[in-house]
Amino acid sequence: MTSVRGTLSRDLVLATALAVADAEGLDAVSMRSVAARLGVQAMSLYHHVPSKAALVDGLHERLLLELDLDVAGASWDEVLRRVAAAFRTVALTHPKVFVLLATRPVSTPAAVTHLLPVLAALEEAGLDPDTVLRLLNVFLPALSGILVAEVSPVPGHDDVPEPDADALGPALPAPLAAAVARADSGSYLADHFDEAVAVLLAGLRTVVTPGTLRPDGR
Amino acid sequence: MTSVRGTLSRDLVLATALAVADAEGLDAVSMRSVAARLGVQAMSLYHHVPSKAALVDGLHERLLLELDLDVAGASWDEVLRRVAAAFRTVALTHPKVFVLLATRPVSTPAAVTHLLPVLAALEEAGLDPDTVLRLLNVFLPALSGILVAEVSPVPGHDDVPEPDADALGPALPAPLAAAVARADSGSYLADHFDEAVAVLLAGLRTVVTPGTLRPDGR
DNA sequence: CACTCTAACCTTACACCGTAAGGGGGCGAT
DNA sequence: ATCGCCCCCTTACGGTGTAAGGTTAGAGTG
Repeated sequence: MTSVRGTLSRDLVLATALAVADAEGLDAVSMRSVAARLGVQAMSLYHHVPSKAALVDGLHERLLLELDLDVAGASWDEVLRRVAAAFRTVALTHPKVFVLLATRPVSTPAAVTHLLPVLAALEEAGLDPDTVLRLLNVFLPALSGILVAEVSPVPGHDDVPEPDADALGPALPAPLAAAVARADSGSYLADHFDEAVAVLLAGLRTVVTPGTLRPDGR
Repeated sequence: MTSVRGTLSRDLVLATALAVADAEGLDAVSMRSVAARLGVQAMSLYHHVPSKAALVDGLHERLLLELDLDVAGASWDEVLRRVAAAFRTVALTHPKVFVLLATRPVSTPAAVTHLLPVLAALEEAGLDPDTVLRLLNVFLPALSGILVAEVSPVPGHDDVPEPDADALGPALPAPLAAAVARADSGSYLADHFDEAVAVLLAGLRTVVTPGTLRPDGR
């Protein structure tokens, strides 16, 4: 049997792990499952990745790298709209992995590096550095939370269709119950993503006032 | 040795699991660790909880139950402010477990049950059912995302203090770097929670217009 | 009281997990 | 040619969730 010696690499290992996660969920990512998909033994991965935790860190990094941030030259709210679109694309491409982006801080120096174009664009749009961070520290976590709610599959237990409907407390008023049913069915959250982003931007406009613009007026 | 036969219960099992999770993190919650803390064998837990997944579901449920939602009679934005405060209290009480609230959907019928007082209060404040849900489907995920960013500990790898600073791309402009350092240090996010909630409410005000009030005007 | 039935608890076992330790083989440098 | 290094493999250990079945305490019934 011809060996694959030399064809392995950190990049290939991470790509394979991402494929496993996309196909079978984050929990299915194990050293053995990733190695098997590469036709290799589990321990071989340790020559390219120091630990399982580092492998998951690598998945996180790959998601950040996949963000298609084309934001140069736009106004600050247009920048944020494009960031939202980029995050959403990643979330829809990797629904079972996106939770990594939402669970880990984005303000970490390493993560900030991947968002440099965004920081630069916001500064270029005239915001002073403190405002840039205040904006992002509200916008990115909120956006992540909204996307997690949209793409996170109801985990595991696909059964348990109805918990006895009205056996667990006062029933909902009829109109509310109807609205809940509507909201639960299908693509309610998906349809309202643009509205959610608009809400966030409207709120942030109260933070971006003339007083927060950079003193040099560039 | 006197047996504890009969003293076990689903509630006690869940409370113990929550204690383990608070003390040592969600990953430390295993059938064996929870059982050990109860002076019992792992398999005994299966008489009160059908599986590990159900045990984690139970933790999620307990967090929802711990929400102290005193919202009756308030205006819609005051209701949301109190909801935010209640979520934050839970997040600060269980920082290592809160991610469960953010990762699992709140629009599930079972979860909605725990939020009934909120739904009722928002209706009482004059919002029609559809607006109530549009509001909550933006507000709760965004709030959860913000709180996760605040309380989620940088996971595991406490080492790796600096990733070589400037070896990984163009350096930040000096003022931005300074602002990042400020944002990273300590309680930046904590100090800005109230502002973040205010931003969300300001944004939502664009959704709550006279046209969204209930037709009967009650 | 004696009996039985049942639920709660324990023991054992299996397949999987992350990874520590060390063996062997192919390849570039000397 | 041979040395040394890097890559991949094998084996093994203690952990995980849980299926299967044995044991015992305590309540219900005569």
